[in-house]
Amino acid sequence: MTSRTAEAPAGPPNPRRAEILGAAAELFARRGYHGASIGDLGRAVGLTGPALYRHFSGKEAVLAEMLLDISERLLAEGVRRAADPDPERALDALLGWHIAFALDNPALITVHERELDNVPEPQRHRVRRLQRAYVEEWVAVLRRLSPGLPDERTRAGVHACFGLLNSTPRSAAGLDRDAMGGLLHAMARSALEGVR
Amino acid sequence: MTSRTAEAPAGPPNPRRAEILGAAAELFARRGYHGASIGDLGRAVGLTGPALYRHFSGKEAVLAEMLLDISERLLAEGVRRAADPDPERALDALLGWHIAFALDNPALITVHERELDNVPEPQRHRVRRLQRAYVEEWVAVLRRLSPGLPDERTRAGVHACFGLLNSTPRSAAGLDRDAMGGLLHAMARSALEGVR
DNA sequence: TGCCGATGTTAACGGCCGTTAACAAGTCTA
DNA sequence: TAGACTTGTTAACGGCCGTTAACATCGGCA
Repeated sequence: MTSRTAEAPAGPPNPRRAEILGAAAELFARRGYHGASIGDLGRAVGLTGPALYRHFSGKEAVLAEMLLDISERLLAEGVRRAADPDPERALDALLGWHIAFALDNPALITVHERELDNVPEPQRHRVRRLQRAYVEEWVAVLRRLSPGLPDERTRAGVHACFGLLNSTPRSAAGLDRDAMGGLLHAMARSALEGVR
Repeated sequence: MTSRTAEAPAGPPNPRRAEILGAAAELFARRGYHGASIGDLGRAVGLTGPALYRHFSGKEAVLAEMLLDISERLLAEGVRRAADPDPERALDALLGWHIAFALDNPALITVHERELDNVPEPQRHRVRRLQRAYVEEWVAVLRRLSPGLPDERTRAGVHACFGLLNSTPRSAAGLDRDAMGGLLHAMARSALEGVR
């Protein structure tokens, strides 16, 4: 039994897989899932289209693995940072994490935000659960920070805050990374204070 | 000379065209430009695919007209509201306008945000100019409100603010329209204060 | 009444898409 | 050295896409 069309990455991390996933993220972000063909993905890493099937079971599998990976990474570190006993520091740590991720992986953030509907069904549910859990980490911290607020309002506020933070890839402003990070941090902090 | 495949809406407003544009906005927003076929668009208004060519010169023309219309509406009313001599009131008016538009036309806002790259070239440039002009209305108001701030930072802040406001369609939260509008207004105001 | 423009339909086109088949070359090992 | 596994290629498939052609129907008007 070999890893011909492995669905889950079990063995040693295959560098070719990672290379394909990186190129696919860029293409999916720029042109949308349906706007990027298998041939495009292959060409982006110096291969022909059909060669992709040596590493993934199909186009949907590429997207599914990409979104699962993002959601897991966001959640894992999110849980870690939200654990700070001081809710103020926890919130700043969450903001720092999400902002760093968005600035370092603009394509991933874009795909994560837009393409969930194209993930086939067994995995879509898992991604949705991970995304929801990530949101709940933020909600829990905000609840500690200002209890008594209706959860629905807090949740809506967190979603709006993500909209602000994830806008980074669209506004390739003339600001350098640190300035942009600082701006986003300040704006998001203020916006969340505006919720209560 | 009839209006067989009119590019620009000149004569009386054709209700069929408007109907198609509305259905197309919904489909483009939900599945992306490349994810919705001409057959889908036709079916959504009770027609077959080829019937669309009686009203538009092609699929790209549908998208182009949609984005031009949105950009023009946003800018026209934006100019009007930004003209308030009191910059505080001008900002609140801009916020109110953009929030109302986003809450009333979530599909349009989504398409406007995502699908510019699929607009063919003569019109893409016009849309970009209109979008830029709209942003500059906001920047001008903010400049009056806190002069001395570098324009680059202000512009980045406006883009981030749009990210917050335009996140509405993605967060179908359990809040009713007025509560959601109030929340977005409060968060955006605070976020923009965080810029300075 | 007879025509004509407007607005539909179905049938057919060329092309690109995702995917599979068949084959080739390199590498590792018994 | 012979075989097997891995990873690539090119060729071919069925299908859907955007678009055009050819034809039907209907309402308004000379």
